[in-house]
Amino acid sequence: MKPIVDILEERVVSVIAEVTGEVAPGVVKPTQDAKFGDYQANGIMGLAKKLKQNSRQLAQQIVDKLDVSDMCAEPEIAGPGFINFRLKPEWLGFRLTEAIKDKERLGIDPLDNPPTTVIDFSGPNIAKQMHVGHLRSTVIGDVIARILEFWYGDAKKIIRQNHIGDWGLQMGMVIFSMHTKKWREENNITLDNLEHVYRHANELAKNNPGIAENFKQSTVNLQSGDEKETGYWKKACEVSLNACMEIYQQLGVKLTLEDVRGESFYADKLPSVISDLSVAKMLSESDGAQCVFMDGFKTKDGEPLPLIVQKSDGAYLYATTDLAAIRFRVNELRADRIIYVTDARQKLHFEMVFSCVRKAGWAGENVTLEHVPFGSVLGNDGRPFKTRSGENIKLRDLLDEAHQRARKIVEEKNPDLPADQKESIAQAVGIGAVKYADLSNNLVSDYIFDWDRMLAFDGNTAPYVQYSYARVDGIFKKGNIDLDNLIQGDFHIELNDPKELSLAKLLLRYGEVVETVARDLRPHLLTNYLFDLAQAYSGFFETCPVLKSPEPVKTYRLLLCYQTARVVEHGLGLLGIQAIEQM
RNA sequence: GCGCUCGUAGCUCAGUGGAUAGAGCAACGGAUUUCUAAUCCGUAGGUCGCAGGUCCGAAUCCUGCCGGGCGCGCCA
Repeated sequence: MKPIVDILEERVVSVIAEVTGEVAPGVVKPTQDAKFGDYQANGIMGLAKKLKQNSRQLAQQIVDKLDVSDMCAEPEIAGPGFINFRLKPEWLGFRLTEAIKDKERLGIDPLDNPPTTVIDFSGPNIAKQMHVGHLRSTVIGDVIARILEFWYGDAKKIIRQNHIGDWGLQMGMVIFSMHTKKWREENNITLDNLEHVYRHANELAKNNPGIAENFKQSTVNLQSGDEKETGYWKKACEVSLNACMEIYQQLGVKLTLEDVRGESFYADKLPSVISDLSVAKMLSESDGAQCVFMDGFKTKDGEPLPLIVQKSDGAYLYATTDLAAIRFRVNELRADRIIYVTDARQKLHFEMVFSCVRKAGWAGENVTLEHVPFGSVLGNDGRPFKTRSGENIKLRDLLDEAHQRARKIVEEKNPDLPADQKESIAQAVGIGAVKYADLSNNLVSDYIFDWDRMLAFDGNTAPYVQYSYARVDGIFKKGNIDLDNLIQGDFHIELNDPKELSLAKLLLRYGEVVETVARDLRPHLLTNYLFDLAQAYSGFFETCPVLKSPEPVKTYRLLLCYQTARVVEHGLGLLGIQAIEQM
């Protein structure tokens, strides 16, 4: 089914062409205020200006030729030349029926010829616990992957890439310590212990050049394939990645070991990055380092800013790895589109890397390169979110706390539920709250992490949206409703009550929203929509009895409930948040 | 210094050229023998940081300024 805005837009555009001979957009949008109807076309004013015509008169000519009588009441001309559309209740009922019958896609068409898309997100480091700094990339990247998967209608077109930090000096530090027999005897190889040696090594290296030399040697040994070093390295990776997978599972993030392709994977592809840049005559030496200079990048002194691809000591940098990764993704993974979900602070870095691969011709015009930057997570004081002692907050602890806080609330609200159900509710609500809070903000802005607000049951929160689903389900349970039977065969829906109408209109906008979110990669539009929908449902729930209503109203309302539940469940699903039947 | 980014109600935020700028929280006032009140309805609350400009129309685009955050050669 084509979204309603698109249908109206097309018709307006075609009448504009018929009346004026111009190809001009209708600029059809949902109205901001119900008194202007449901949708409005704003394009006439601009066009009238361009044609030096009176905009109201032009609007009148358009309306005279415009046939939308199947879906709308007679369009109205308002103000300087707005055209307002009011959808007919019968047509809404018809559309809703269509959407209900489409069990897989809820009446939303998949994109034609979707591009093969690589999404690079999460990117934790080996030998370090995942902490709050990884939260947003992981959560947002997962949501983008889920949304594009649905929009594309073809999961094979989405390639998740977890570009983990598993190479370089940091690894040498850890491995060197593992190398000593003493350490192995005294420590199990756990992530906690790995992290401990990593930190310890970092401190040692700072004021002990001898030790630092050992770390470097360990790194060199690893990179040249030394068997023993490689064995320790593999062990460290295994332990770390298992811990990551636990976090992903707890978070409900669809990342697996198969999505991991870390820095080490590109290690043997780095020399050719340098040599190919050299052949392309893009390489220059500056202070002993191999650099690429591109137009438009300047240092603080106004000098050209280099993209350094090889340090003066011969070592490669993350820019080199990113360049190699793009080549691999374009050539081997056959990516048409590559999306990076990282901190906004890396914006300049990606601009330079993208500019470099364009210049080198490694990614042609048919490949889209996108950086989706996001802001930081702040504490209540507006400073970066840390523990009291200034440490990064471990994701494991954060998620446990979410679970515990939610558990406590469930205990208060619904003490009679069985313990295991309380647990699963606490899990869904706690994790959902954390993710929803993250996603409901505009990506680029920093956001304040506030337990009480995200776990509140009123306001734009996961629990509020989840509750609307639980309420629908309560009706089905109470009424012993057989849903398969309800939506079987031919049925139609009549809408009369204003609350039914506003709920139905919102339900039918789901496709528009999904498309916008997928196109612009802005998840908060989806949370806003789900909140609006949950509110509309609450309003309906208060004033429109379902089970107590006589037929056929009862069936119409049950169908509205059914579709509400589906859209909420589906929408939350795109956000990686669980809908729950009871709270 | 240059660049990026943000500045909207007391607080947290929507609103990426359209009509009288919207929610939620907090505040105040109402609704409950319920289909889950984990809710709903109402009231109040604004020089959209400031000043110019473009436009039929600007919170939105442009310029300048003020304020916050971030970035700016061998970390990632």
